[in-house]
Amino acid sequence: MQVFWQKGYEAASMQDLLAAMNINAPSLYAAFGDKEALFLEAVQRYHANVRAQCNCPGVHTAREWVELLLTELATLFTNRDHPRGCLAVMALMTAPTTSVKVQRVLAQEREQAHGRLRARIQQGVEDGELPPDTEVDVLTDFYGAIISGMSLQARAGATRKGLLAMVQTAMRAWPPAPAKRKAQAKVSAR
Amino acid sequence: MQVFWQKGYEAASMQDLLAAMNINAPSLYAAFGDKEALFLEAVQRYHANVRAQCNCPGVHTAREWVELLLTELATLFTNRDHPRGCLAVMALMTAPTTSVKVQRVLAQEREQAHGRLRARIQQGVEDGELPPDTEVDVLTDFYGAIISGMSLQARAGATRKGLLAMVQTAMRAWPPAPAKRKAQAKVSAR
DNA sequence: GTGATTTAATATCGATCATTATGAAAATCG
DNA sequence: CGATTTTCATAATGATCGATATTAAATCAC
Repeated sequence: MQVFWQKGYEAASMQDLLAAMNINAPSLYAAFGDKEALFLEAVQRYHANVRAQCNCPGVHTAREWVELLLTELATLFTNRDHPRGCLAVMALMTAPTTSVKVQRVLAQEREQAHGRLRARIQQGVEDGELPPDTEVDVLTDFYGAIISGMSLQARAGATRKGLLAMVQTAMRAWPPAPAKRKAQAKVSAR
Repeated sequence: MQVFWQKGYEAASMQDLLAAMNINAPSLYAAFGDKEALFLEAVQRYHANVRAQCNCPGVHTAREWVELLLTELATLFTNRDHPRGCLAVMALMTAPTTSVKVQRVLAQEREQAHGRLRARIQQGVEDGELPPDTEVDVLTDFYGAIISGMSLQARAGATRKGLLAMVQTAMRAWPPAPAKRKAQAKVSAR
């Protein structure tokens, strides 16, 4: 997983992978099938790891949830004990476009991650935390772009501190809370 | 340039490049040296093209300048007559980490593009358009991340309309204009 | 302790990689 | 018009790619 993370699909040779796993070629082929299957398992494992690490329990508002997600990813992307940035981003750029299966799995994993983000934002709209006219898809794409952008900047050498500051900037684009008409209307016009 | 744009460095074979240029191998080697040199020329040409297309003359405020830059890039990244996304981003992900020269040129081009963005924002601060306590580097990194993120989303199939909406969202993170103390102080407290 | 079965390491496969030598065609110039 | 240089296409180079046969080692049942 870390070899693909660092080098991408094509640039990661079997020699690199075998050396990292400290096994021989026949063992790898018996266990995983071929390089493509190994790559898919690595990517799916990565997604499962991130999913487990970023489920953000005990957070009540959508805004806090998104901010915590971005914060955890900023930390993950600059972690010292694995390559910088995001394997999922690396995979999208370097995966072989010839294999339909690879493309399908990558698109599916990406759509799932995207869907979780969108669902939480949508929930915020339904809870009245966000204005009813919030463009949920646009906002989802925006924070998705921030995540991709953080991955690239981390790879280019950005510091964790820098990424966390960027998260704060990104949160400034969060829609202002709606006027609480129903709850407050009868109480006062201030 | 378009072959590298689409496939990245490693996945772009000499056969692909030769077919796209419609020449034979000896001609390419005589003209460019080797694959690495060709790659560098392609990347530098791309940067020059983008630089020429996005100099944004006749724009007065930093905010308009940044918004126009993002808008033009959103349009570029979804242009039909070349691969989607940004070659510079693709290059950063797929360039061989072994060659110090490639890494140096890529870092240099990136730093220059980043520097132009930062310089315009800095100018906005000095002009009083932006608050004096504006974190210029953070804001630069933020819009740089948006650009990278747009590239990835374009590659993943985002529409031009979607990217342009994202630009508007990103502009919501622009710092609020500072109170014009000097100019307006004596006139009123309004 | 010995034979049978599984595990692992070495050697090798054809294919393709980037690169260059070889030879033919074309064009330039005296 | 003929000699020479340049231009281009084909083919071959060693290296490395992903993927397997082949052979050695080790485990285990009896």
